[in-house]
Amino acid sequence: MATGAIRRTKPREPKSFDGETRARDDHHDSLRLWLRLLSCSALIENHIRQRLQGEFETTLPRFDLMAQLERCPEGLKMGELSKRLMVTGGNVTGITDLLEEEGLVARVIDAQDRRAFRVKLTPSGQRLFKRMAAAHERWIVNLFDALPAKSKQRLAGLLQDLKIHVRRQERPRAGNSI
Amino acid sequence: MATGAIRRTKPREPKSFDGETRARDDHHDSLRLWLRLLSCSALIENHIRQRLQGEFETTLPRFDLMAQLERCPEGLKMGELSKRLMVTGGNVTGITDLLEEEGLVARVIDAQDRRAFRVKLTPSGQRLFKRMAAAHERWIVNLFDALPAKSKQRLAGLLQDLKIHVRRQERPRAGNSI
DNA sequence: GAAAACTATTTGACATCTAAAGTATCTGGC
DNA sequence: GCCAGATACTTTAGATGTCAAATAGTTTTC
Repeated sequence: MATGAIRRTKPREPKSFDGETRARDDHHDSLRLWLRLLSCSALIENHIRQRLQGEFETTLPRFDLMAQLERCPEGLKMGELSKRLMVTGGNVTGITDLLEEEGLVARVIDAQDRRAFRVKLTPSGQRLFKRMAAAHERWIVNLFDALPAKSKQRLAGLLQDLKIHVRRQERPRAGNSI
Repeated sequence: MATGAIRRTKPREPKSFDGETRARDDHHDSLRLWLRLLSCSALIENHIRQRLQGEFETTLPRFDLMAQLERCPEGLKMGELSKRLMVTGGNVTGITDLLEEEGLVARVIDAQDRRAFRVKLTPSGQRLFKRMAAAHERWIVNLFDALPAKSKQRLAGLLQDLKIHVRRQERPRAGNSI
């Protein structure tokens, strides 16, 4: 969850401002940015996780899955959940099984495609999620409260840029090293 | 890993710019920011994870633990690793066990405190980590390449602010709801 | 219309993770 | 010295995650 740093580039002998130095600084920037991004999200994620456990005796993956369903009243197929949650299909199967046992979601047969089904929130799941979502929103708002609104907007914008660039970078091929 | 969105505030009837609207927008901002932060880090984390698996047959937690050790040649105690990696002690025990079996790290008895020991990279662990770290840095730099240097710096700064604010917000008490 | 290729989901083996309980060692106060 | 509590780590049970193989239903192709 932390992806520790590597910074071996000791900047002794500052050198004049040439391409070499520039590239190296840029590397350093990228690594530092990544580590900071990761530690921020881990910090907040852990916080939310503990709250969910402490106040609702539930977990973040369960909450996330239900959150996806809540905004799709017509239900979602397992594969769609997998893509949206950015986890593997097998994982979705497991979480859905548990939520189903708890009566919070239901697998509904899809008449069009008998391989698939739609997962939906049950009424009881909807009620519970409504409560959890309200609490979740309070926690987030409190955590982010101290950060000026302007910073939040800038940050959200920059993260959006980053996401787009990363996705673009990933597309070209799956196995291209270097 | 995704913490799905909740945005129930349909902005029908824009209302004049009063406190109500303002507060609600702010909530929306915080949530959106959080979801974006999380999806960014999940995106990149998954990428790195697959690379580590594909090219070194290892995992992110193993890499992270070794990264922490690499910059502490005198070794780290289990508890220190736990804090730095932001995971529980039991987790560190498991990963260390595996790395030890693979001969990449070693538990060294601490003469001062017989409850504890220092975990260190073995020479073989150092060699392997050096190779992995170089590749890891390339991957990160490539992923972040397209983002302008200026954006990276701004982003890193804002994330630093966020981290500080979140940590401050967390301190007050562990059990204060709302 | 049957074989081949594809797609949706589950299963199995195993690696992470957490929370809570257990074990051993250390420390401070008497 | 001795013992109560703190500290360092491990263990346990169970949830979450991956990957790869298995199952079953769909579509394509000829």
